[in-house]
Amino acid sequence: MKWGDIQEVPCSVARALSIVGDRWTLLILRDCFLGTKRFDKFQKHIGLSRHRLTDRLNKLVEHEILRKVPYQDKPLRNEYRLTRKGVELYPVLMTLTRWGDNWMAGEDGPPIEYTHAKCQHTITMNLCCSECGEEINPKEVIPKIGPGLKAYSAKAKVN
Amino acid sequence: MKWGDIQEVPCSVARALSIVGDRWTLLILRDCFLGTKRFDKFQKHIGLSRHRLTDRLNKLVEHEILRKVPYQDKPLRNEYRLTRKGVELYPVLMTLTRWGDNWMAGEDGPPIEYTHAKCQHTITMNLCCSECGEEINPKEVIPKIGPGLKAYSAKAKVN
DNA sequence: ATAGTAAGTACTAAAATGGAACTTATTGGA
DNA sequence: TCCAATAAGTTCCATTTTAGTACTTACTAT
Repeated sequence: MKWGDIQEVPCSVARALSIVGDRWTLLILRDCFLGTKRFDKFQKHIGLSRHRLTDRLNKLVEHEILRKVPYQDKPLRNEYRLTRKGVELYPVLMTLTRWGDNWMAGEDGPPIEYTHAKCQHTITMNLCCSECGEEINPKEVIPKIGPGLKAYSAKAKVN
Repeated sequence: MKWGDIQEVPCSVARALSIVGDRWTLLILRDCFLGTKRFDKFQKHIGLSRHRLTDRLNKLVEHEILRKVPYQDKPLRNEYRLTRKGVELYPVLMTLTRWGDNWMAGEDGPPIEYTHAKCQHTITMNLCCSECGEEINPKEVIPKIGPGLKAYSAKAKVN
């Protein structure tokens, strides 16, 4: 299968990765969450080629994860800001961060620590059940075929 | 910067992506969490080329995210199982899934639904504070330079 | 003896990437 | 006025990665 066809697969991981699943996109978004908004800064922080950065930013704008907001005319300059859809990728970044902190940081410890404004502690972040609030244990989660997959199968049968 | 150098960057997202940040690896891991263990099944489910699959599985074994367990001799056949390090990628997959369900699933709804054995509800998963247990709001999280970044800067100064 | 299965390898064409130089519009200083 | 700097790209080309197909090896089942 070609990568370009991956968004057709009836799987939310595949669909999400069709947008954010390349080498650089999640690093760009990490930078957004740390406050970066301008082309040059992204390039400096991340170290990818300008060419690639242009592509990736355009793709993110296309998919409404970032939007361009002009911050001056003459010459026209835009900054890139997270949309709602973009902000909702925060959990993806933070779970990646946590895993990287746990398994890749080595003896020096995590490069960045996070403080929770509400409780004032340095925290990590856990996955919790939307219904009972308990921390999620993968073994206690049972996947079942959902409406999206049923609809997809029904369509596939017709063809 | 070349992709091969990305693991050197003092950022847990970059380090995590140096292993799981290519087109296919997270799809392989999704399949693992749904119970797939054998080469052929991965290939059938995911649709990537055998060559690529070999590479990716070897890389995951190298990084101790999967391990090979023989399930027969004559001829030797291995299955691939998640290690502890691999299982801990569950939150990454689930946050991606949730985002895909919310923003990419369309009218048909999520392809897969999840039931929590503990509370018996069909659930989604939220990020919660490890200290106060409240659901995380990105605006209430303050990033601070941690020991890993301090150590890195100290070393950089010497050179 | 023949077909099938599981897990790869080998080879080649096509696509994506990285790096450096170039462009455009404008501002600030010598 | 002329020169350099800044911001945000764009162009070009060599290198790297990927996709697809065919081939291989070591069995098992009919």
